[in-house]
Amino acid sequence: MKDLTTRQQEILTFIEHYEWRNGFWPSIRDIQEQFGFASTNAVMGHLRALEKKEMIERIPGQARTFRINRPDAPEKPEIPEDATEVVDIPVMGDIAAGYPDRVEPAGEIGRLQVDIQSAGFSSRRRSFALQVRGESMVDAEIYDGDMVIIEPRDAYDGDIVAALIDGETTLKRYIQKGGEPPYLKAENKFYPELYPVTELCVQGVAKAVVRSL
Amino acid sequence: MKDLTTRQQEILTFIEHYEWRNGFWPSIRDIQEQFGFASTNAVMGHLRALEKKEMIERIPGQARTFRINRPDAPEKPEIPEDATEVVDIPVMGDIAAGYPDRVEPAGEIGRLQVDIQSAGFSSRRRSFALQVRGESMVDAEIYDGDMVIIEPRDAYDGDIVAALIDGETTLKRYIQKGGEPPYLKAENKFYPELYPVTELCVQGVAKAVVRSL
DNA sequence: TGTTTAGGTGAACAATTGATCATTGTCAAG
DNA sequence: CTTGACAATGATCAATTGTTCACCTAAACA
Repeated sequence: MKDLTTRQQEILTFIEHYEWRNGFWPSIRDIQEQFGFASTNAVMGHLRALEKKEMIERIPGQARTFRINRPDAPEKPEIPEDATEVVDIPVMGDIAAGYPDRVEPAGEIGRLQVDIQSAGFSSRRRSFALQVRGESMVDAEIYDGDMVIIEPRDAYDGDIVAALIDGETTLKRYIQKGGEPPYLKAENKFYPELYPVTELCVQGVAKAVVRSL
Repeated sequence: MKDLTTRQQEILTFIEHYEWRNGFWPSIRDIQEQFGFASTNAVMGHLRALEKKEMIERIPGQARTFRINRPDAPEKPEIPEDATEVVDIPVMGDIAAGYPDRVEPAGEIGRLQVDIQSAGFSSRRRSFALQVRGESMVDAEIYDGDMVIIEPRDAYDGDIVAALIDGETTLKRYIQKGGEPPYLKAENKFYPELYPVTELCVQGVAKAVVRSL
């Protein structure tokens, strides 16, 4: 495959992307409009060039009938070949029992799959997701109904943790200033309480928030 | 989703199959020919029925612009064995040029894989993710650095949309009160400006927010 | 200097294609 | 017996869309 000029590459990219977003191919005037050409013939020239370089194929005279020659790419249902590691995360409605129980199906209300690079997860840990109830973390911009992805590990000062308090799992800020015993704190100025850190209290550290709009 | 008649199912299957083989959608006359109809209007009737039953979507007046609503999505071979459907979403750093640019490696900064049930995504749409810059949506609890998952579709009143304003893609609230022309509004009391909705302005509707902690 | 290649304007044309009108017939449900 | 959904004909119209012709500028090249 020959080298493309900058403009040709832009056109090709737009065509691919248009199809990706809309599910069908652009018309020549769609492309013209995108690039602000005053004439459809500007597009035609580029398309002819792309055809000559065997980057695309078209059915002459027919509307929106492109084919893209991707020398490497599979036709379409591309599972990401770049093989980013994916973490499979169960969404727990309630983990009051002390730890997320994978056995009981009732506890799991869904699954999240999150790319590692995007969110910085480690696949070795058994992350899980929690649905937030209540307003105790609004000052950390975490709201009722959000899903929080928890990674079980020891907490450091400043982490947001899932903590078991009075048989209920809640989100709290973990605070530990030099030498002193750690405590937990709600991130809501109307919930000024502090909680001591007891055994098996901290379930894990919050790594991400997911909110459906 | 309602039941389809035999004929409607045949039409739908043909459309799907045609796209699968050719890479683009059939014209109405392609369908007509396939079924040996003497009139294009026979096809039109079936398409209207399929649209009313929400099995397909079309862009009125535009050629070969189908969209198929697959509640079960037979298209992709499932990756996760426990069969929750997963949407593979490219994360775009910047789509200021008007569309996400796949060529520049800087354009795509990662991938998200999100379970459909968890977030209410439809697999038929081509979602993508955007990283939020700025504070224009803080009153909607969307903050600088958050990732917003965008689903390309028409907006309704109250939706949060990704909109192209002055060559930059920004998040805005879409407002349309009965009959009046729609406008866009930043969700920040310090950004009181309103924006008119111009052509090609709205890129899609925000479906979810993801924030790494 | 002439020639090619890339990139573009502007106008006009013609094929493709979707939309619509009027009309016919079948069949099951109320 | 009428109503409504389903299926289809036949003709026509109008919008979308691809194509082409003539012509222009600039850079690269031998």
